[in-house]
Amino acid sequence: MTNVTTAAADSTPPGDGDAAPDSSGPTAAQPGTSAAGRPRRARGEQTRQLILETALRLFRERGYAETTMRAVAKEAGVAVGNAYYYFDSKEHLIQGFYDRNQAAHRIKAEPVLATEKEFAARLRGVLHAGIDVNEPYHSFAATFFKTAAEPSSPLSPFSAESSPARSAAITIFQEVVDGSSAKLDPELRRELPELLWLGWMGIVLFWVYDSSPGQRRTRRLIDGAVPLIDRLVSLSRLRVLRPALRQILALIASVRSNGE
Amino acid sequence: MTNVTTAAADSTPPGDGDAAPDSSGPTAAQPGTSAAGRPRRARGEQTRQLILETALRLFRERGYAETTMRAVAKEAGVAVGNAYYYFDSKEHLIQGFYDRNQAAHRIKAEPVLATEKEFAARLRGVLHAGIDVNEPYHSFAATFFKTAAEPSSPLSPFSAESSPARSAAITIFQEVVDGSSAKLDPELRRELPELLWLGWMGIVLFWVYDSSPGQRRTRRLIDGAVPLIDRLVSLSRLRVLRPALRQILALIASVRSNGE
DNA sequence: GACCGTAGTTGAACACGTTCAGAAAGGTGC
DNA sequence: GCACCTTTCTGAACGTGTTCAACTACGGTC
Repeated sequence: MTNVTTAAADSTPPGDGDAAPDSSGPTAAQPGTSAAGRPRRARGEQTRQLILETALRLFRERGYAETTMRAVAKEAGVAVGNAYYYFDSKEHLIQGFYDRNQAAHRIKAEPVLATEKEFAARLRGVLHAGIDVNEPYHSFAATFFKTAAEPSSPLSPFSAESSPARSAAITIFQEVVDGSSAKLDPELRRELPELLWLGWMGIVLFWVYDSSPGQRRTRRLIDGAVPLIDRLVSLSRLRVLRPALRQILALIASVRSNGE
Repeated sequence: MTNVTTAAADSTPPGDGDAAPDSSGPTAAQPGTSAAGRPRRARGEQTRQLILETALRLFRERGYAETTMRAVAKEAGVAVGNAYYYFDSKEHLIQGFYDRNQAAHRIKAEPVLATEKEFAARLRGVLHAGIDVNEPYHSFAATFFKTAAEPSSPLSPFSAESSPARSAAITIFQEVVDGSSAKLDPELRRELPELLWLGWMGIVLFWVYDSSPGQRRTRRLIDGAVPLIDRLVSLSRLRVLRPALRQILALIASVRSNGE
């Protein structure tokens, strides 16, 4: 059958993501996935990659909505049902895109984090790197975003399923803060990575909606917002602003607690 | 073209809701009640309202995804195609929900705006009113949000089609600012309504994702954020913050210009 | 080799959103 | 009454995402 000569793994990033999708659905567990280890057979893994590659290629070529599952299956040389054996839904194919770009962002941000010392420069570099990585997918990312926006969707950046990818992303901003020479309020320092990630989500949101040529407005937003954040972060140690800062941190803590 | 707005008396006079007493049969259209000749389009408008009412009811009862167009049509006693005669798509039915809640928000906010004078109290009242109005639809609003999140969708709060609804919403915050006793930087005063609306969008986003019982976290977010905003707005006249404020306003202006 | 269990695979079938060619319904001018 | 038009309405039909019972391939056991 589908002789897949290509070496397995292809360009598969090390992370591989996909932490046990296991849809907690009504019926029994998914075949092939075992809790801890990954006893997936080589053959299956190969097919899985083939389907994912094909799907992402078609998404890029035709767009998400215009790519049918039948087309993906046909192009990959398998039956429709086979795609559903490996991916719970069409949306789940997007998770591959998600993970891949996450890894690419990290890689692209690495040089900046290694060389720059100033907070503003580090942040700016990381943000632009993120846009760089996503740029080729702008038109398709809009649809992707639509899908991810549903809170109940496992693709939501806030969902439990995305938790690994989310912490990975936050880690980048952790490094932005940790490696920087900026002096700031210790409590703020603790919260800052997550806040920056939240800001990043906002920028992505803006970017998705940005229809200016080359998404220049998003670039301008970054260039304008970074010195601003830098300034505000510096001001955080100012006496007049102390109470306000405390207030913000208290609000975050309060809102975060799911309970009473 | 599609222009679905029909500002006509959307407020749903209680009696009207209808039920069309004789409508046991599917067709049964009541002819023009000889005496009081209705205006020409009356019949169509009636059907339109009937379909919208039915759809929103079913959305509330079963959820958006679980409500099929066939079910809406059957429940309303019309053919599927008829629903598509009045609404371009299933998503467009949501626009009715959108407009209605917009109006309800305004009405609910009215008393607060009429009595309160302090900025913080006005803002807090308006925000809570907005949540109050949307509360019954929380579970369904999640799906609604997913749909609206697609930038190309006419339902997006940033789309051209939503422009009227958007300005209506911004107007509310305009009143929050205008009627308040707060003293603030004149330039900021000019921009504040739109910024507050943007903040409101953020709160709605948070609310959509808020799975705490009764969405208490969103309430807490409002209660915590309002005094914070109030304080920051007051501080806007402080000398140290002047440059930062100017920077923010310049950034907004820069990002806003779509062009070069 | 024969048997069996499971990973892998198939494609018809289902329910859905949407479309479309046309049938009613109702008005207007003669 | 009749012809003609627009508005309103119909339901079969299309393409889609998704499901499912059944089939195949293959590794292990006796």
